[in-house]
Amino acid sequence: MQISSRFTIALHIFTCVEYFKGECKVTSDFLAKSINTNPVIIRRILGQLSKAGLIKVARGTGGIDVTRPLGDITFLDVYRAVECIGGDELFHFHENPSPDCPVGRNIHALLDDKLISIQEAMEEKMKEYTLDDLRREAIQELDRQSL
Amino acid sequence: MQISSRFTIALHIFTCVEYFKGECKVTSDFLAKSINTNPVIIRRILGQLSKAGLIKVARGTGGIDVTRPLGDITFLDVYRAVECIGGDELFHFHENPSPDCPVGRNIHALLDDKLISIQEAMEEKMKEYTLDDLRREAIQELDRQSL
DNA sequence: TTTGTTGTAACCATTGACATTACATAAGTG
DNA sequence: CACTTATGTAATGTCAATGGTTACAACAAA
Repeated sequence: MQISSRFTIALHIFTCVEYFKGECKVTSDFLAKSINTNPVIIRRILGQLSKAGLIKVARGTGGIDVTRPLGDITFLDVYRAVECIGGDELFHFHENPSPDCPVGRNIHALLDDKLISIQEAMEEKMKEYTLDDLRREAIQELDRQSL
Repeated sequence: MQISSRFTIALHIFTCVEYFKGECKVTSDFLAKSINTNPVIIRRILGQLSKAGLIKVARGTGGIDVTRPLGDITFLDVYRAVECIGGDELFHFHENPSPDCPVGRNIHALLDDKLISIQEAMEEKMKEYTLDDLRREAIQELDRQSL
């Protein structure tokens, strides 16, 4: 399976919030148009980001505030906020291998450390990118285009 | 989403094939009991592994042969064989961000290189483990237990 | 020819993703 | 206080993938 589009949508949201800061109010409707989906989809993801403590959403009036310095929020923080699955396990292990078979009895112990290290390799790389990288590159590229 | 259990099942299959080699015939029924699932599930995965050229399955008579030296088959080979979806892309990007929005127009270009490097980090780690590691550790651990 | 096994088709149930409508709730503003 | 604008969330629907199950034709060896 693939990692759901909630992750790229969340990154898209943060990019919009920063890029349009001061220029226009970034609402779930505005974001839905940019991302090309339904406002409710956006609100649900905003809810996940709020619950994770990454943003504060103004009810009634609208508008999104990021709670931490952008350089302190990594892609992994965003991933964990929106992709909260099966207890953080990337790999779905087949449940209940047979305890009557020597291999079945030991397959978990044999594989677990390897699967964890693979997941960690992915997560470590996710930690290398922050929302500030994204903001900086977005502004740089869009400035270049508007020349 | 999680990576499907086909991956851990496939690794379980290879471990059984090696561990029971010479001792008993490893059929889809035998494997289904060890893995605790249905023989058809096993046959479907065997089909994917065959199509990827990793094994040969004897029709009629039963039995599985690995086509390459175990040290030459990495976890990534197995992963690619059974988890071949969405054009090898780990991340599902939201389709059709708005071309009318400066962010929507550029979000793909901004994120793609980062997403690819994250996926590569995972795949590089997967390459570090081979089926021979698995075989060796399985035999070592089971020998220890039978003392 | 009989037996054991694989390859597949045809279903079914469950789950998660994403979409959509509807509406109560919460700010601000005139 | 009403009005306007947004958010939060429930309810519902569609679709695809996973995993399970039964059934049976094709195949190989004794």
